[in-house]
Amino acid sequence: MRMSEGVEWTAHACALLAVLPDGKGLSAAALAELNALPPAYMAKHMQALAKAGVVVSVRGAGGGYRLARPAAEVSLWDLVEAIEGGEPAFRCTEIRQNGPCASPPKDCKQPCQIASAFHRAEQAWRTALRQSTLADILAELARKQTPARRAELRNWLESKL
Amino acid sequence: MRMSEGVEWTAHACALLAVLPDGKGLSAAALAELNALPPAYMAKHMQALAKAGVVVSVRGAGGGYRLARPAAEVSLWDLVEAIEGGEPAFRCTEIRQNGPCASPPKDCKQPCQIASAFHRAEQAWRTALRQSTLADILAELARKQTPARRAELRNWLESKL
DNA sequence: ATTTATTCGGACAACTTGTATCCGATATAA
DNA sequence: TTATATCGGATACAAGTTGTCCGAATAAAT
Repeated sequence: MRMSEGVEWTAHACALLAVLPDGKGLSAAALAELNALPPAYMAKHMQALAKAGVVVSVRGAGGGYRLARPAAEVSLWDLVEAIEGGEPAFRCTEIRQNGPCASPPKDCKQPCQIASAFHRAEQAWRTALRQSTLADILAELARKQTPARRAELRNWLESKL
Repeated sequence: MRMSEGVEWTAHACALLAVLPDGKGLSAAALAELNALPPAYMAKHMQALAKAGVVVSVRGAGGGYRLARPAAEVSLWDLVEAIEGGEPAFRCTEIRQNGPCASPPKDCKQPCQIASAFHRAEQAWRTALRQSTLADILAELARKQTPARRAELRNWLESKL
């Protein structure tokens, strides 16, 4: 069970978008360049975020992507949902309704105990992701990032705006 | 991101093994038959559980699988770990070390904030799975299962022992 | 001893999903 | 009009999942 790399890519991308000057945007190509990622594929992922309403896209020259709302209101779950879709990892296939001792459908209106347990566990996972916002990540980053790297990034950014 | 169906299959299988008379086992073929699953593939999954020490296998005529320890000591996480391997779903590929503003390796001895957040979320998921044991599942099942189905299952079981 | 029932391990094929590219259409600022 | 971007679809390729098969090892029953 592995999560798409697109989630990691877009998380880093959004962390950058969150520190952009107001009203400015960055192109998918620039976001890809910063971390040496395949530009075309990065663009695909950004489209998914736009479709999900996490970022706003501006077409045409000077366009690009910017966050659709404040960093405190963008959670990691929003990104996972946008890139991977919101379906649960555990999908009950109702095997209890198969075989010689099959449960009749009328007894299967509630999920079985096994499915319930897995869904509870995933709920805990989603809750943790929902509680973890871009703002949290940036705040921690601000404490740990070296001033040197901070300046380097600011320089690069200016060349792209 | 989807979990292997083998986890669902083996969870149901282990729930059955847990109610077996002491010392008795069930063949992979029987476990597959009960839920109309592909026998060869079910056998593969049971091998994985045996390798992980969740069940004990007995070769030869009259052999089969039985739980390696009490149902209260077998968690859903044990099954996920056995079938899928224990690797996290989110794998950090350290893209911060790439591109024009790459962080030098010496600044990357600790996981980045994004990776940390995802790992915390997965930790919550694993904890929930570890706390959910076969014994819990059977206890709830005992409360909700109809007596009719209970008897049906017992009959089928006796024909296989 | 031989037969029968069973797990074990590996090889292998089919199918599905994830990764990645490219192109034509559309939109917009300069 | 040109250069720059996103958007959506088509397509190719890589990797993982699902599923089967077979030979070897093991053990009980005949």
